[in-house]
Amino acid sequence: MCDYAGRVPSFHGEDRRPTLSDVAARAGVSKSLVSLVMRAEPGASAETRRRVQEAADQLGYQPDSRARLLRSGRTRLLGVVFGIQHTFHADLVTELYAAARETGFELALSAVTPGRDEPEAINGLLQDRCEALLMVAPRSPVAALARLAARLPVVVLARGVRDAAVDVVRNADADGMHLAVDHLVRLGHSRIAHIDGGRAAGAADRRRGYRDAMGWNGLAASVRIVPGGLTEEDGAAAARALLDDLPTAVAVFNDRCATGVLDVLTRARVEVPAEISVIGYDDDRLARLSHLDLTTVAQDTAAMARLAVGRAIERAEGSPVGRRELVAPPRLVVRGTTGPCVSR
Amino acid sequence: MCDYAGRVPSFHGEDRRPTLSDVAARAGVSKSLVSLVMRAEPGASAETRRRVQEAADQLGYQPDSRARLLRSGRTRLLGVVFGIQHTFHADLVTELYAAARETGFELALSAVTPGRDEPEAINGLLQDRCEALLMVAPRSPVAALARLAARLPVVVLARGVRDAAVDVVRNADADGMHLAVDHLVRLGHSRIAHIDGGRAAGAADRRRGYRDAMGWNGLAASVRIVPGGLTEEDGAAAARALLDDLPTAVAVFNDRCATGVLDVLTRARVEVPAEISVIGYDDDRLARLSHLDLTTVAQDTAAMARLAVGRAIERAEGSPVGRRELVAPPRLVVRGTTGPCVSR
DNA sequence: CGCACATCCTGGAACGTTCCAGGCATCCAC
DNA sequence: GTGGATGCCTGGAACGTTCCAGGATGTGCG
Repeated sequence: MCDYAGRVPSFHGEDRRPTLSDVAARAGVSKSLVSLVMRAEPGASAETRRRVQEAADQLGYQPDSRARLLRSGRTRLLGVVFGIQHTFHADLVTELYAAARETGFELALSAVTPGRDEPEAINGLLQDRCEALLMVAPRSPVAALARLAARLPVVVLARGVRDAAVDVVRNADADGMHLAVDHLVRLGHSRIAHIDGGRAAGAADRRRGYRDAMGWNGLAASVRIVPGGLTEEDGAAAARALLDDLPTAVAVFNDRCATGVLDVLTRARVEVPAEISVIGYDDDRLARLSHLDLTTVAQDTAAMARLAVGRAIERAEGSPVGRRELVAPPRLVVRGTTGPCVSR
Repeated sequence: MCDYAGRVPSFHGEDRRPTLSDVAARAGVSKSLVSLVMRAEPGASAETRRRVQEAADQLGYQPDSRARLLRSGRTRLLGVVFGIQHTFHADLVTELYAAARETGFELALSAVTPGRDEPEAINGLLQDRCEALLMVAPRSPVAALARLAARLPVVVLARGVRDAAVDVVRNADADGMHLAVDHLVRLGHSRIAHIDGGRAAGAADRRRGYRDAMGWNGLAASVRIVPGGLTEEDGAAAARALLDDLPTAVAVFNDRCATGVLDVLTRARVEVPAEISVIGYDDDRLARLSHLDLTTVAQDTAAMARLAVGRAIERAEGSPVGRRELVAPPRLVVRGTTGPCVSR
């Protein structure tokens, strides 16, 4: 009755953590019943449920996910591969957690870092017997992704992959860049440059969107594409290249890159948006910083996360699913770095 | 002999992944032997070892970590709690992966996001039966950390915690800020302000370091502390507050915050470092961006990661350990945002 | 030749769960 | 009263590993 004190686990190695049997013994019921109660399944009276719960609390019982999952044959685990250095990936992961919240599935994160490549990140998750893989803008070649998809459901986020076996959740990159250009045109700009993303995921589509939109607006002759990339560094370099012959507006591959552009411009005493308008892409949390106040094209990360998690679970459960590729519409977010063209 | 083709797992739900027994059957040996071979333990002849390996490869066998760990009683898992929105945390996690590489321990990441608080992040790791917890600049009160440390070894990074039960790996924040101030004084500055980190981890120590260093340099009368924080936003706000009465130099709580400061300054046409010197803290990858070129005080993340992982493992194995608190020395990194004082 | 001692291997019992088949009351309808 | 539900509970067999106690062989040495 008052033997509680001694049971608080304190010497880590020594006394092992309490198990179902311990709780069962203390509550005077069977393991199976405790199991029921812990999972909130029907089949126990309110009174016993309370007693069991109490015993569990007193012992500080925590179910062992390994045993649990081993037995049930399912891990209810979704593996997430992402680049820990990318703020936009972080934003997506944040939303993935939110989306997974009420689904009964947990997320297992595996980061790609400068010293830990994608195959390595994936391998860890395979050993954990994840039921599906969510990959944020993976770099692996299509063939590798396809091979992986033969083992378990693979959902790729923020990158297009033309393979029948892998699901894709992305935003309409071309449309988004179209929005950006249209916005600039409406503001009176015609000399609109594009700093691109090189071989990054989505870069090709955004480049195409830029070209199309320019053509659509009768500005095909003014197309100007400057090689960029996906980091601040890349943006800064591109902006420096632009300084000699400034356009009146520039649509940048993504927000990180745009940050680099902005920085070089302000240092060079080029007024934004008075002399030049800048628009980014992603609506990365960077863009939202009030001091940057970057106009951008938002990817609906929340919606994409929901779609991706939903799709991954459907596949894991073997439910019939619809279209292999889910495309979220992008949305223009006007902030302070774009303004009317004051032609020189 | 040629029954290989059919065994490539393809319909996810249908045929379960191969187990030890499958491999054993195919190689014509016992499960136990396969187990030995997979773990590269002695006790099998070179020839059988080869045969088993071959069978495993053909089946695409991957050990099931759940079962493995359940049985062995150990998870060889180190839980990592970190803020996914913080670039510096990402830098540390990157190093943690590197440090864990050859230890036989794996990292289990659990992110803190705006919608997922620390207790929740911790809980996930507890269910995974991690053998120790690495917490990057946790916000939890000391009491909560102490309670946690009663259950399993806890190593806190980048924050001081005065509790006998939790290990701490941090850099000497006060010394680091001392270095920063000394550097500025050497450059001829005397009107040196400090934009602080409020209640953030390490902020109190850095504030103290600033005060001490000012006193030490005979500048006690010039002490000027401006409330800041740990984000770009906070830095921008602090910088705006400073504009009316600019000091000749400012030592900022961290690099993220310094980024905000720099941005506001350049926009206000204040030349850095000609009119004002700015120094950050952390040597976050932000600071290294060439276009920012921020002078800063580097925390030796690689060393801290090694120490933290080492300490966590020692505790998990129950080896005797030395001092509870490990302090890494900070290092001044001079880049482009600090320069000689041109007093007005 | 017999005995100890490697070396290579096997069988079966754990680990902490979940799941299934069933047991024992109690209750209701006929 | 009897038969069948229904509600609450139990015991024991999985799950895929590792670990331990041993069983074969072969080898060296007195």
